Amino acid sequence: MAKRNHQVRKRVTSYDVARAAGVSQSAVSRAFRPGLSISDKTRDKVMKTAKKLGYRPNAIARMLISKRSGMIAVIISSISNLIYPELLSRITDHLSRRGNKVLLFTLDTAEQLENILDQLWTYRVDGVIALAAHFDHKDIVQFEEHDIPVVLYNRQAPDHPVNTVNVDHAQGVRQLVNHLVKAGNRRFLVLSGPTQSDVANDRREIALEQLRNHGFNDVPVLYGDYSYESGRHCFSEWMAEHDAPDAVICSNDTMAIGCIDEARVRFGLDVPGALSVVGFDGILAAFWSGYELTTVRQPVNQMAKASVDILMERIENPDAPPEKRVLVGTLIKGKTTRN
Amino acid sequence: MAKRNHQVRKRVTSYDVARAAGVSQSAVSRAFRPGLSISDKTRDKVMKTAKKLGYRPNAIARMLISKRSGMIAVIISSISNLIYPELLSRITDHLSRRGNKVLLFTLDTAEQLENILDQLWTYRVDGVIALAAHFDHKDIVQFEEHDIPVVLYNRQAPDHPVNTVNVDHAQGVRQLVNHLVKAGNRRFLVLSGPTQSDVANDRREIALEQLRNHGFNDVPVLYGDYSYESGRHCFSEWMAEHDAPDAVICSNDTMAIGCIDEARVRFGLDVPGALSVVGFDGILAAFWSGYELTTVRQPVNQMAKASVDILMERIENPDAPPEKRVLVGTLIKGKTTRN
DNA sequence: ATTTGCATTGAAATCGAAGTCATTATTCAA
DNA sequence: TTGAATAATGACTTCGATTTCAATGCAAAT
Repeated sequence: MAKRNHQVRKRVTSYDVARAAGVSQSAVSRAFRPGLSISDKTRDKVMKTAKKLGYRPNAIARMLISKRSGMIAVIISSISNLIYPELLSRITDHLSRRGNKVLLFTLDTAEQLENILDQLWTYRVDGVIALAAHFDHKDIVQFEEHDIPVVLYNRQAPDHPVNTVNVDHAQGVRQLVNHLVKAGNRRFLVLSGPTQSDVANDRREIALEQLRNHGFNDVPVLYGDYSYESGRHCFSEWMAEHDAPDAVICSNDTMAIGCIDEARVRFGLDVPGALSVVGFDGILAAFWSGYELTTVRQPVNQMAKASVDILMERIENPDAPPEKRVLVGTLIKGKTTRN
Repeated sequence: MAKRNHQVRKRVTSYDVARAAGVSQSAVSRAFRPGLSISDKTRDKVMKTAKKLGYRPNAIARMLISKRSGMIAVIISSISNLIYPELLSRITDHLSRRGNKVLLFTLDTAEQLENILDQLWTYRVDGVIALAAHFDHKDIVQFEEHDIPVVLYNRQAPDHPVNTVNVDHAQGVRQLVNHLVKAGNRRFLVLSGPTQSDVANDRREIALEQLRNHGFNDVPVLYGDYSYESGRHCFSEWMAEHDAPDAVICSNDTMAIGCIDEARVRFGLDVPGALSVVGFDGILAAFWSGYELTTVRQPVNQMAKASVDILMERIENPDAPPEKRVLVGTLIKGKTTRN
């Protein structure tokens, strides 16, 4: 009974409004789209009856006819990197400010990506912002074939014509290295993110290069997976066989914090007295007074805005050439390094 | 030129496939929906030509005719509470496992909610999971009117017939209090979340009640906003005028961590030697070896799954009565309290 | 060989708005 | 007052699938 009632309840459509207001369905449509040719009188009449009947335009129907879904897919990797939540929030904000909806996809493994891409084609999203690592050439090409604009966040793709927004890893890492060298550190250790990650590779290689520029060759490297635990484990792995280094350069803040905790809690090392640690990203926890990490802060909000701006531009004008935008981060001289 | 090319490129529709395969458009549709009456021969033929032409069913068109969008709105408050990212990830996971898409809405202020709700009606989502605080009676009623099932996460609504999934705050808080009392703490301080938050009010009042049960009356309360900074500020505010308490009971982990940092860094207090601090939620950072917070861990994954299960059930069967599910958390005896 | 029953199939209606086009109303200048 | 130009309006088509319904084919049963 109640069930029937439920099923029977009909949504109010533009035809219902039209009939009640004594105008055509077209008039109702025009009343709701700004800038179309309609008299104030008619619009008022329509709006009034629409409100009375509780009419809401059906976005699905609009999508179908107008070939614009107003939906942007945001693809995000697992949450182990704490910069993502902040970023996601900013991006969502900028997108909705411009009248877009966010279709969220999270993925942990690469296999899932195929699956997600398949859904993207059927859901006809207007564009994609990818915060995920597992994108390769093949994937990018698919987007081109489907005419769906993409912006890759913090992913270099030097050889592909695709939109990217990056923090200036090179500049940031060099500043960190310089800061450490100037403070007199001599024995370095690099904790890198996974080799599948472009960003990790970038940050690691630039660090090593800049260290060489200062005359420090053959700096040892250990590999983690960006997680807190991997920061801890890498450090204790190192300590099992070696003396403590002067300074540890980590690919991100989360690993750096793991490293600091391990050094302090397990090995009783004073940071920064006995050991300096630097990270990268500027996650919220990096600023906690228990750490006050020396790091480079990604200008998250500007980068989020840039991603959205670029994407919108490509959606408006699909033939604009791809853009690779780079924003510089801010060196934060915290209390995990000496001066 | 390229532009024209772009505009002209037509998407492949079911008609195109039908023509190429020499069958009717209906047959193409049936080939792609499982369980419909179609011969293996025809299905194979359709699938083969579909693949050849690169056909993907248009989900928008399907939504329009079938009155199911397959989209679930997830409404989430600002990211200051670090349990949200984890939760969001789990919920998204469970939803997509069941073939649903996630439309993400983030909100900071209450005004935005009106706006968001408006969008929900036009986008015809199948259901809503609300992780946000700013829901009141009026909002809940609107969902009923629009026949959209909702699940509220960690929000009591004792007097409203609405689906909720809650961690057992009462049980968790009592365990924390008992733990503190048994360890010999006598002078308590409660750091509450904002009074607009049901959860905060709940946790605070239960803590106070349980303290009274142990004979501790008139325990002082300070109010923060769930953020790390508010944890710090509340504690130093207290210290400005009073002696340090034995134990601080915080409404969530983030405030607890702020409180600990402030106590250790600014006031040089040993935690747990001189001061015990407990939180609630079990965020990832609570387990960091720099803290090892004593807290109650929300069974995030089960709660996420429960939310999704309940929502799906209401979507299938809109007249099922509302369900209020409560899951118990796990007491984590960390190193921020004595035994 | 004919009938019955069931699985396939295609034609056509449908979902709800937007956009095209032809028609009517209005405004302003001559 | 008339005509030209412009604005407002409604009828109809369209988007791309699902779904209903009637028609067809085929196999088993008589």
